[in-house]
Amino acid sequence: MLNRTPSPALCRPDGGPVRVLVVDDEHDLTDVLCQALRYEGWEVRSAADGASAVAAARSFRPDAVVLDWMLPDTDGLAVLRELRAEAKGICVLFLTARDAVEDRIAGITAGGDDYVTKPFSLEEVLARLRGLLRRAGMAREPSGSLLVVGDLVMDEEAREVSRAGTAVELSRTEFELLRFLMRNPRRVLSKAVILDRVWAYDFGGRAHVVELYISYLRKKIDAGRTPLIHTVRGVGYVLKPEAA
Amino acid sequence: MLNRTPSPALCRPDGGPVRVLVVDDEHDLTDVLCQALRYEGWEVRSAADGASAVAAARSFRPDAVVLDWMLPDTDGLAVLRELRAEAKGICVLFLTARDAVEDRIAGITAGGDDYVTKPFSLEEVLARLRGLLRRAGMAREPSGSLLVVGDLVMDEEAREVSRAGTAVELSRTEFELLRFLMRNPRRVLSKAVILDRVWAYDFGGRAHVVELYISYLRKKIDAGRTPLIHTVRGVGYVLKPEAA
DNA sequence: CCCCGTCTTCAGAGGGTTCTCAGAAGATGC
DNA sequence: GCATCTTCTGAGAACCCTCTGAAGACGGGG
Repeated sequence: MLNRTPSPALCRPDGGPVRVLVVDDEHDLTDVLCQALRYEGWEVRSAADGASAVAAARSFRPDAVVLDWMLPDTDGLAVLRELRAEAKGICVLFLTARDAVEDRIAGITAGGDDYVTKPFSLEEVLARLRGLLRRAGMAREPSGSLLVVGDLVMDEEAREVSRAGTAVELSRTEFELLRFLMRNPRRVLSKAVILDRVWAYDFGGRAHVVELYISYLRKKIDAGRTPLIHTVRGVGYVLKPEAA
Repeated sequence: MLNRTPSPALCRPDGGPVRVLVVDDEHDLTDVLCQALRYEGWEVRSAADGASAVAAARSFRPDAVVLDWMLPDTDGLAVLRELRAEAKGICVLFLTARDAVEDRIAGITAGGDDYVTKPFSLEEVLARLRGLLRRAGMAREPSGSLLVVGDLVMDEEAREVSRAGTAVELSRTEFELLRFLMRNPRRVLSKAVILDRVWAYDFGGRAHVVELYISYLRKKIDAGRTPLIHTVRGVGYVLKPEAA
């Protein structure tokens, strides 16, 4: 899987690791999420229903909560209220079905929280969570949303990418893929891992899409210049400066 | 979800953050308001009735109070009197039902206070509050109500907008939407966020209105010229100079 | 040097998102 | 009370993105 040095950009004011509570009744989902968050260098706990979520929040005191909107015992709004009553500044990222968004979720983003619709990709959840935490003042440096690899620069918030100063237009999926590559520079990423992280968890397609999107990215980023994206035959892809 | 660096323009004379007290008995409303104000970089407390509002004001010493006109124990006027008795210079923003007591409120606002009718949008509350604080001398720079993005200029207080020197007429909603965009330049804003911030909290409509109003704005602002409003497919909209 | 599996790229179908128009309902002002 | 402006809904068209399939290029092992 993916090993990463503990997240350098985000931490609590006391210097300790960010604490995240994951609340969902689908265990497969919480397992995957928790693992990904742990690799991000954060401290993670999980709960399967509203009651234990509130209890866990009380003892664990998380900085952020990833909260399924539909829980076996209550709905997300009730849990949100309870959480807010205890810890005013807590960040909440909702997980919700696509069609539930329009009616009931409306309003929650107004408070500073955010949501992701199922089925989501892991990178999307991580990105939103990082955004929430940064805005809540957990960023070590305020401009932490700038990713740089060689002369390739990505501004995550503005969704702008430029190579050697010239802007590059990317589609949504191209952007997500490049973001994942740029967050793991000099590391060989297998197509399976890329698929797991960048594409939604219910995506049935095969690794061929990854090859396709790599080729799109090369056309837009490496065209003519010295390549940053390298193929490691039989293994995967790496993003790094220098051909070596 | 609100993205903003802690408010740079407004602060107390001592340099500390502005302090705001929110008084309303609807917890959902105070939660959202408090969170939004906190992201604005201000320090926030809340109270649910008149008595605790006065008590909170005594210990918290806020610069401004957001005050519901209808409270379970008393009405806003009584609270206002008590607040004024303690702190002469305090700013008060009233929240009131549309049909209720417009005339009586009008008399009160003569004293320098202001009011917003329910249901309001978050941006409206924030704008009024900023206006009050600026007039009370909390602005770091006096001309803090001028927003500029490229050759697009908005005078918030005069409600005037001009592109490249020529004035542009905007309806109320168009103005609110543009103000929100101009307060978050170079940042991609999702339709959900825009809906939550610019439209009233009880608005049941869907994101389609946002697309519609963006198209109105484009017709009035971008027509013919190099566009400032950009679509980020599958994500949202950005306001920024340059096509990049 | 050839073969075979892997990778790259092209072309196109299909689906989803966004834009715009036209009109109804509501608010506002005279 | 009427005219006008504003706001919102619905529908269609246009557009872009994503993914599939197929064919060719490449590279490494024998």
